[in-house]
Amino acid sequence: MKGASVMDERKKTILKAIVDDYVASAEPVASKALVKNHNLQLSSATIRNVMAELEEMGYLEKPHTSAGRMPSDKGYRAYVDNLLSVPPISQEDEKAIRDFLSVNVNKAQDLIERTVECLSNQTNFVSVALSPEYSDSSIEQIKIMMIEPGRAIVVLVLSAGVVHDRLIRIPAMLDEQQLNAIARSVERCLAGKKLDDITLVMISSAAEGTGLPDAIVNQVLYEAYIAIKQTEKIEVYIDGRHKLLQHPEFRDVERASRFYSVLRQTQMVAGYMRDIQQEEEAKHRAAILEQQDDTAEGELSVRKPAYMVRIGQEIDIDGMENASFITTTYRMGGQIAGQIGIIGPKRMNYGDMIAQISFVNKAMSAEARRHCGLPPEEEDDFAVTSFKVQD
Amino acid sequence: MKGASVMDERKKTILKAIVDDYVASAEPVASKALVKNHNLQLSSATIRNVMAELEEMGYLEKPHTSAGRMPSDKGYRAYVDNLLSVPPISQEDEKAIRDFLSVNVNKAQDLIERTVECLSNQTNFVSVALSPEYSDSSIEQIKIMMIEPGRAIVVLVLSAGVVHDRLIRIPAMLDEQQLNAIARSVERCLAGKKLDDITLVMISSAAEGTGLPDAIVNQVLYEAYIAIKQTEKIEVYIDGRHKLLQHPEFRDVERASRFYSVLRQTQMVAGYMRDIQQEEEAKHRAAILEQQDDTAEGELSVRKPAYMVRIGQEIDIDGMENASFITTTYRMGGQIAGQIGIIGPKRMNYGDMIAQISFVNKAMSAEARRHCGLPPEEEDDFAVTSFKVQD
DNA sequence: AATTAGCACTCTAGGCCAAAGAGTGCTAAT
DNA sequence: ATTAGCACTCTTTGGCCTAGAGTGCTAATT
Repeated sequence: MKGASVMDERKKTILKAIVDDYVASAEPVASKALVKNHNLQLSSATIRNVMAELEEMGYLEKPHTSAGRMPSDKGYRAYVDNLLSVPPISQEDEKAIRDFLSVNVNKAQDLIERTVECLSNQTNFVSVALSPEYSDSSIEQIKIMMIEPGRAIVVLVLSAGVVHDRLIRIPAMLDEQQLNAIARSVERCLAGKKLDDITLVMISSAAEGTGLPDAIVNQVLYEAYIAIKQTEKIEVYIDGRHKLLQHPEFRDVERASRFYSVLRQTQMVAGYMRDIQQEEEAKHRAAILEQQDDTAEGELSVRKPAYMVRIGQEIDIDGMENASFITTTYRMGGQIAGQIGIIGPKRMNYGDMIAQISFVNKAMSAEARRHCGLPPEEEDDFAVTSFKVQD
Repeated sequence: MKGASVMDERKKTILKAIVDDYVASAEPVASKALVKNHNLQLSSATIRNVMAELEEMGYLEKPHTSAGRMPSDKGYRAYVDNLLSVPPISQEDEKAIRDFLSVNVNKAQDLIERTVECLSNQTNFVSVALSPEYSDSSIEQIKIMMIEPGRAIVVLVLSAGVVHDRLIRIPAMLDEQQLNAIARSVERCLAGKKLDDITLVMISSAAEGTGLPDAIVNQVLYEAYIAIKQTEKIEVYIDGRHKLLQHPEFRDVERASRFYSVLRQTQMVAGYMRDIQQEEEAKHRAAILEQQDDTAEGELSVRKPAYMVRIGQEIDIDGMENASFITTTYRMGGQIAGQIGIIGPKRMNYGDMIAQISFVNKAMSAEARRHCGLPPEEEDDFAVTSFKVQD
């Protein structure tokens, strides 16, 4: 009871050892096992005392009285925040990822798809990616092309060479020249505009000067508008669901089945990933403010974190209480940014997984730049700094 | 031993009853249970005798000496070929399917995607679709459009309004007008040609008369060629994997896991589906020939089967020995045709499943026609004739 | 005051056994 | 040809027991 609530150095060492062992073995960790596997210079009895204190503080739990300990959500959180060391990724993994991603892809979407697959291969967990947030990018070109009477295709070129297209219906009586006239007018009206800023009203102004009946032009404009708004829709890529079954936490079919049901709600998962990002950015801004208060020198020692972690109960999606999320933000040249992440059981090797996801992110970004013909990025932008142990 | 090898009417009735019961319960069927659930006017002892004969003939098997019987692959085959009755689909299902498919889709691919989802919802099994075989359709239009220096988009319009596009790289020094010249030449050269007939040599002839250096034009032509060949690649859509876990045969995680591994080899699954189709068509041709020999009148009483079934060991994909395939061919206006199908455990309600898949097929075709603005198809093309019982 | 040895206590996992029950196969009777 | 009856087989379930892994506590040690 006495000093039970202080987290000293020894407790940290032991907590870390327990998490590491538990992650490796999937079995509750016993005091003796700790003595054997880590040279802690302590007897199992002492360890037991420490473990009891850690349990009281909420970092550990026991499945039943006479079993070893396993980390609680709080335990994992402490581990990730303070005890974790992110190892360098192995040469082989580095090569595997680079090779996997450097097949020639046709468009941005293909690269994302491939990245998701890569990430789940590397981690053996479910991997998710969100298509970039395009609202901030601007239209470089917008073309409307006749396919046959009544149908046309809208091709949208965004900054960084991202291309989207969509079939639309147009009034059947429009001929190719008339459509081209409208198309030119639309392009004149929208080129350079940010996607997010484009409104139906704005696009309607393109109707002027085409010399065609308003009703007809407006139908085309409306369809074009839909096509534009469509590209803003965030798409969710997901892969590696089958890998979950390899892990002992999904030995129970019921459980796996329920988890898959949750994963099918891709929009919800996507929404949650974006929430995480928002939260994390808010936290970051707060940290900067505090820093400025503390030291007036204004040196930015508060780094934007390279990755985000959510553990168990922290995830407020029903049915994900036993999972963990690791996500990170990727960039594809300039401001265009989306997210990739993995979802697995709480018991995962956070250090390795963070290393993997970080490197995949880096490799993907490099690949995207290569694909656009841009020069490789300067180093360090994606370097992962390992956290120092602190209390 | 005596008359053990003749399949009489009574044996058929009992075999059918056993399959029906086993499909419903997933438990080996006992003689007493048969007496209770079907009024066969026979005692359980007699049934036991018949069951023993059916087992000897290979239609049934027992998990162990003192257990009820379950159908063997051969038993299922006999059931599907001779004993099956395909029930009409329920009003609710009909409405559910129609509603699910009649959301407005943008392009052919979207409809296929939606169909796969629909089919797996309806059946609770894995559902697969192959994109149509386009080799036989011809190019109505081919456009090449500049996106930015060095990049362009190829838009291919096939018969029945199917549109495909693909980004390509072009020599950076080509300006828009030059590209347009090449594009027009390509269109002139390829319009109306069947996809399958188009060769690299043929497309090369489009280089003449553009007045541009051969090396440059050829690069564009080659990319266009790739774009064309790309559309011929059969794409595989798959959905409902998570549904498998609901079925008792996948209670064992190991087994489910292995099955998922097989399903990931989509190209193999697709290849197999096409093989089935080939086989079935060959069989059909043979049947017609035989018919012509028999009756010189030439009435075509040999119907092209509306669906194809492969059971257990019949499937020669490693790891699919315990599954069954039901597939069928869909048409999207004219010759364009692909396949949809379901994959589930051998123990499935073949009658219902065939009814579902047939109706989904019909609804999808109707939707495709509606989408293209074509009139609804005449009835009966997709009507499913139930097989008569025969030996 | 912190650590540790020692021991009693708890809980699980696995093995074993017995009993119940579900089914069949066979024989003899109808 | 059918069926009643019965012996026999095999699985399933529950109970019981033991071995073993682990803890928590107390008393001894440093």
